[in-house]
Amino acid sequence: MGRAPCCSKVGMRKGAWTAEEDMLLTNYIQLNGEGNWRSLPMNAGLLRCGKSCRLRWVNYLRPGIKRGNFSREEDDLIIRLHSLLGGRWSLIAGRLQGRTDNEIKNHWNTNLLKKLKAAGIQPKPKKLTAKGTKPSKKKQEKRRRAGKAKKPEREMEKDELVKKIQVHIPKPIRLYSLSSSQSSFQDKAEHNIITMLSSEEVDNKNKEEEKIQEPSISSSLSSSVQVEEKETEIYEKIQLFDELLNGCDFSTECLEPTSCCYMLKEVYKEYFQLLNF
DNA sequence: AACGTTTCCAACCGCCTCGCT
DNA sequence: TAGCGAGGCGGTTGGAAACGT
Repeated sequence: MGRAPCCSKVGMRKGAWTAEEDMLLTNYIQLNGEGNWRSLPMNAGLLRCGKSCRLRWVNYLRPGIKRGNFSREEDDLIIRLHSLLGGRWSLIAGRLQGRTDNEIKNHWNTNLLKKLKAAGIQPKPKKLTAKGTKPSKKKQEKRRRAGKAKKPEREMEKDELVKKIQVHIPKPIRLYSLSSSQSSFQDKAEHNIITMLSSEEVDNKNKEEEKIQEPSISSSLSSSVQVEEKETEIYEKIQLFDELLNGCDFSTECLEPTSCCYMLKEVYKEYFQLLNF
């Protein structure tokens, strides 16, 4: 028994949105703002699931969405961020103004993956989490019947990828209390980052640290094991980060807010602020 | 022109997390 | 503290368009 669906699917429209539906949704959100997605369809006069409305708004109708081809700089940034964050599309999207996670994800799967493979670079395999959905047998059967000649080959390729190392990056929102025994690691990591920050930034960082309370000591054994695993992961990330920034001296060019190095540095700063908890 | 195959992307699905009670 | 609902996320699918034969 799974959980109840987000809404009653009975009588709900599915598939492509019509211009009229788009207009209804846009008008409603402009008047009432985002949120209350569950009740929104009824209030807006739409025969759609609330989730579907949210998705349509976020990925397509929301103002400021940039459409069309990705620039070289955007591609480059996506590749770098993906190697750093993995398939955290929403986080990656947060660094690309006007691009949605769905768009970036599609772009990655259809274009960038091919480019990387053509260049002989084996990108990180997709992680297979408990969350990841497996196609139902019914759907798999349908696919097979569709007669996609190359499909089995592709699926085998995908399986191969999945079998390889799976790197699980901790979600930034998941906070772990670091025990005193972890301080050496933290110091090492901090050193790594601090060497990349300007003196002014280090000052700011120290001020922020003063505000942060002493971390509580983790009592359960399982959580300390978890933390250890996270340490390893994070340490690997730091090494990767160093590699990514290899040759970057953070001189004037790299401190431009639009530069990839700068953005990556910002991502890492955020990451360490979270770790400091 | 007709048909089969591949590509692309909007939309869907199922699970997870968070906040509230 | 457990249970529940809403919102959010990431993987997958469906089908239209593009391409090849």
